[in-house]
Amino acid sequence: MNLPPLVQSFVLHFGEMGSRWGINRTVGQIYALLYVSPRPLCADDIVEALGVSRSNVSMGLRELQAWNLVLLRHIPDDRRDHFTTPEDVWQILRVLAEERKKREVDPTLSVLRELLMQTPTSEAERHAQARMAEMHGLIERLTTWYEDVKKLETERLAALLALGAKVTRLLEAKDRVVGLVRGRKEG
Amino acid sequence: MNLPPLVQSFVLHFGEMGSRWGINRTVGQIYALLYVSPRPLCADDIVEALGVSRSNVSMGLRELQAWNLVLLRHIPDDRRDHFTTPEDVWQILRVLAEERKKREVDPTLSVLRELLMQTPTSEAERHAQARMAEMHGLIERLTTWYEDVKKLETERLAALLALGAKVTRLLEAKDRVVGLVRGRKEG
DNA sequence: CCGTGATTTCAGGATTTTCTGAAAGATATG
DNA sequence: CATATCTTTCAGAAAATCCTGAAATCACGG
Repeated sequence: MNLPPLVQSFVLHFGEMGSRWGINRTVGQIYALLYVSPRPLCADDIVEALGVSRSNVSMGLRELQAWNLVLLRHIPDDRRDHFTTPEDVWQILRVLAEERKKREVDPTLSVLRELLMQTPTSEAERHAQARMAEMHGLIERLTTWYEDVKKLETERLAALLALGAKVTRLLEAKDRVVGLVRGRKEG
Repeated sequence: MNLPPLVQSFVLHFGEMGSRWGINRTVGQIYALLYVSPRPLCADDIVEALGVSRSNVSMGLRELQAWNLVLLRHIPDDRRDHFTTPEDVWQILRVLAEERKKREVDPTLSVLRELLMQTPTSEAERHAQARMAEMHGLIERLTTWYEDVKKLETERLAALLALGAKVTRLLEAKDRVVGLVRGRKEG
């Protein structure tokens, strides 16, 4: 590996974090490299930069494409495929959220649904099912919130984030206003 | 493994999902078992229920405790340690978010900070640093939002979730009101 | 349809992670 | 403090994952 020190540190870090993020070292490194690269790279550029085998890069790129985290680009007058990451970090965030949900949450949600359909045949099962119902309820709340929020344009999403917990104040204000109006009408 | 079918399906599913969630099969199964169990279990109960070695259970419990996902309980007149999961699923959600942030986000944030302190010595490094700054900015926004929101009591948090993207309407309403008031004062 | 270069597949070797049994370490009790 | 009971540690076996090089496949220009 022969990269500018800053880039190298970044790439190595992503490689190390890979296992915690559910991807392997090479995949993490490829992603990091593409993320900071000023132009799309072809597979051989990556082999060169990271010092791993060509086939490993091929598999890594395949996985990252499955994650929608890298995009195929064609460079005029070059037969080789080139790859980049989406430019916009917000876009990357969306993709990441979507894919993780798909892989880490949806399967559990569907298993829970299925198990909740069944009729318990003992006290133990009845209790277990009640616990599963709680979990299911929570996950469903979270996912509907997510489905809702992900439709927002980036600007609105950013505004919402910036607001943070202050939204609750807004909520209280709303309640007061609504209460006031009701009061007037009814009183 | 000899468990009621409903429980068994749940436990096996958690075992399978384990690898996607960054824990191993046994840890996933132990968690699932404790989650649906109506009373705290001791290590040998778990060995019995899951059919894995005593030492494996010991290590699994240790890991789950490090995650704050299982709690040690003492049963009167029993020397053995017993274990449960937190009752409240919201509490579990909080713990999970906190721990994942600590493991999966914080290290990257600190590496990014460090790399952003350095002075780039080439155009390549300058560009890489700019990209890192974007990533850093996004992560920081997300984490401050998170720090903010995690302080909310469960009830408020639930209200916020239920509101979903509708908050933006509230935001718009607020903007209008503020605009109106300003308009009056200034016009 | 041949040749060239790019890419993917895949079997098996290397590495990492998980799991086990045996032994050592705790801790309460008489 | 000896014993019985419960827990943890740890070295190595077992399993899973990752990575490579060789071969196969693909895609395009001539």
